[in-house]
Amino acid sequence: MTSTLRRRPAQRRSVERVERMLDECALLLDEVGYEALTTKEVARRAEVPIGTFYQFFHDKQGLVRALALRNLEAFLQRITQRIAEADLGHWTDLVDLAIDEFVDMKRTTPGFAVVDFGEVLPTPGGPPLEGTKRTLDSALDNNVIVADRLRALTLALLDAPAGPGLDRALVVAVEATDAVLKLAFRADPGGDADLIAECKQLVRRYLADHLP
Amino acid sequence: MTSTLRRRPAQRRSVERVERMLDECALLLDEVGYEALTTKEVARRAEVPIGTFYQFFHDKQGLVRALALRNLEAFLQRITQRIAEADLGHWTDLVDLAIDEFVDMKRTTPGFAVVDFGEVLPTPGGPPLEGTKRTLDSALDNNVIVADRLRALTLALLDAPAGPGLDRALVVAVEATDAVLKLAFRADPGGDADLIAECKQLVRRYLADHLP
DNA sequence: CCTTTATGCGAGTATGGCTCATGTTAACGG
DNA sequence: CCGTTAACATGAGCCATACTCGCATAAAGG
Repeated sequence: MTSTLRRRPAQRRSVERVERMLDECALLLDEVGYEALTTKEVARRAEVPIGTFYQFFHDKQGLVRALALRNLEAFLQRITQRIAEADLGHWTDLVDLAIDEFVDMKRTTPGFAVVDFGEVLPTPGGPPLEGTKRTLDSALDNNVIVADRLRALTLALLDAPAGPGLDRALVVAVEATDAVLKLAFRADPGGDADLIAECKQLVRRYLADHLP
Repeated sequence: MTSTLRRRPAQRRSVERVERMLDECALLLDEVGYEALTTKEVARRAEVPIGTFYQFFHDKQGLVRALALRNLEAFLQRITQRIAEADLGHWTDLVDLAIDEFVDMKRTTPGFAVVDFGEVLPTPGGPPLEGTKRTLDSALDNNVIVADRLRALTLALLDAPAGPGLDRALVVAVEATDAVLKLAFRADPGGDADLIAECKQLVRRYLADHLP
């Protein structure tokens, strides 16, 4: 499996350049959207020659995937951080916390409203082969990674044993959350408060089948 | 508001041509995905000169939007049909029916697995203007139309008065359903059965707050 | 039959993704 | 300190694609 990056930036300057490219990519996504974003413009704004751009990123999608990955890591970082600070009594608090943090990133992190953890790109490079049945964990969908992390956090919170369907349920919950929050931000750039509340309710009801 | 079509096909031949272009678009989407789909190839396969293509469709996105609209109409058609045939006792039956029909279209209708009702396209033509708060019904998201139609059907089924939050809840439900089913088809080209079941469960639990 | 108006057409333009030949810097051995 | 070699940097240019525009053709109307 090829990494998201074509070449890993070794020297300090390279790291900064990659970072700058991701930053500009994020800003441009907010400004013009994915389709209208051009690699030339990203390179120009980041003050990186186009040739260098392609030393680090496979292609335009690779750029966005890398940004999505950075977003994912930032999100997980923030969540673990906040959980450590204010420890919660009930698993529903964790739901609220995760959603609140997600919403906050939608508002404050450039580009996050457009790509969050990726998965915007419609079938990257052809359709899935016929007869291919990927298991859930082999599907390297970033939302699955989020679900996985949340499962670990949940199990740490309540030391009850995991019901068998928990992991599947969490993947479903994360996917649904993602969709409803996207809706909330489509309806209102600041995030429709009512829809955010509904989102929490949706997840709580559903997960109540699998958690005490 | 400009229609999805640049010019409405008047004569019989034109109607057939537009239909053929949509058909080929659907097939191509299954074969190569959205990004790799080219307007030239669609025109070539549909045996329509490229100039004519652009008489009917604004651009590549317009083509896909038109297909999504056709999918939407087909779906609503099928649903109302099937409801008329086997009339159901409980609103949960309607949930099942709608999801089953959606799944069936994913399996049988070309291109449906890729675009279904649209909304794949990341920010079509720039970001939403700052401070713009569209109401839910003015957001012409196709899923909202689905939700609207389902609300009418639900209210016809049980003549109970609509709770105030019902329409919002249905939009949320449809959005979540869409996401989880996309997941189900990402995990398995034929649609992961367990995930489909979970999807129904998710919606039932959530809507139980708003329906008897 | 001629005028006017709508429709059909595809060569051509603009632009964007991406490469590759060449120049530049670093790494290392003697 | 120099020479050799390998890694990295660069941007002019290549190719493909979305989309246009002026002319050809057909239909409508008188």
